[in-house]
Amino acid sequence: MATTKYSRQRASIIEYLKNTSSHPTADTVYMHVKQVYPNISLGTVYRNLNLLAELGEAKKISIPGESDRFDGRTDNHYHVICNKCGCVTDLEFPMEQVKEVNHLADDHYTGEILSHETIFYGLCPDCSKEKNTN
Amino acid sequence: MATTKYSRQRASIIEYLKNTSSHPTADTVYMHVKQVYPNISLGTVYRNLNLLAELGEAKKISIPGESDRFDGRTDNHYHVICNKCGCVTDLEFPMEQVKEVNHLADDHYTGEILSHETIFYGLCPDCSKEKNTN
DNA sequence: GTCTATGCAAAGAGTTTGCAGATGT
DNA sequence: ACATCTGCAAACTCTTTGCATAGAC
Repeated sequence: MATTKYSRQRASIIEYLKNTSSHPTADTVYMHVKQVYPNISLGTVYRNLNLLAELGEAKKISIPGESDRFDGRTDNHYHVICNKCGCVTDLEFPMEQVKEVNHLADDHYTGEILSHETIFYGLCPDCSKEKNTN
Repeated sequence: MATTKYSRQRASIIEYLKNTSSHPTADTVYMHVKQVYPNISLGTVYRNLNLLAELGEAKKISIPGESDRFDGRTDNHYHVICNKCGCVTDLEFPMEQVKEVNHLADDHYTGEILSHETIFYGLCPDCSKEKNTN
């Protein structure tokens, strides 16, 4: 396999990803890194985000009807899309219960269930709070 | 709201969707309906599939990295993508357990969980059988 | 020096949309 | 008659890719 060489652009992308919990799109990453390296191109951002996802240093988050988002957190966790503000937040979920979902599904399936991807929808902490104080 | 009028193209799309469990893409629907109405355009297929989804007569299925698929079944159920052959199959899941997943998630979340979308991955019945007989 | 990474711009895939004419009620 | 629907093609969004050059090792 190809060896990977250092690049300041990639380093900047990683740094940004690791320091935000905003689950940015490629374009958002682009706009941020552009402030440090004004010449960076969107193509480079995409190439690096995909590379980082392959290397396991980032995760690509697919959300129906939206462009992909990227997450610097690589441990197993779910995401919640806020129905009101659209933000993406993390949801911690014990590993055993994740497996439990697979087993539960397997019980109802003729084939074999190995994994799953889930997106939750609801209200983020802020919008939820707001709702209850109005 | 706009009233909807009959069209033979839409009728044909519905009929095809209701009689297949292949979870076709818009393009697949297009190719099938084209055999009955050779002049139908892909735009019309997309317009109708989206309309049917809005009307609740079909469901749009988002699969990461693939084009959207459409399902004539509108009752609550999950989908399984086969890691081997790529097919999409149905997974029946008791309604209470679906809610249970939301509650489980809600227990670990500061905001409010209302629903979720899940795609399972594994081996479809056929590929699973094949694997065990080899 | 060699191989990877970049910037740019063009191409791709999937999907939506504007328009003039056909069709349903 | 009038509103909706269609076919066509153009446009759009998001993402990937080819190529020549710059940069890492």
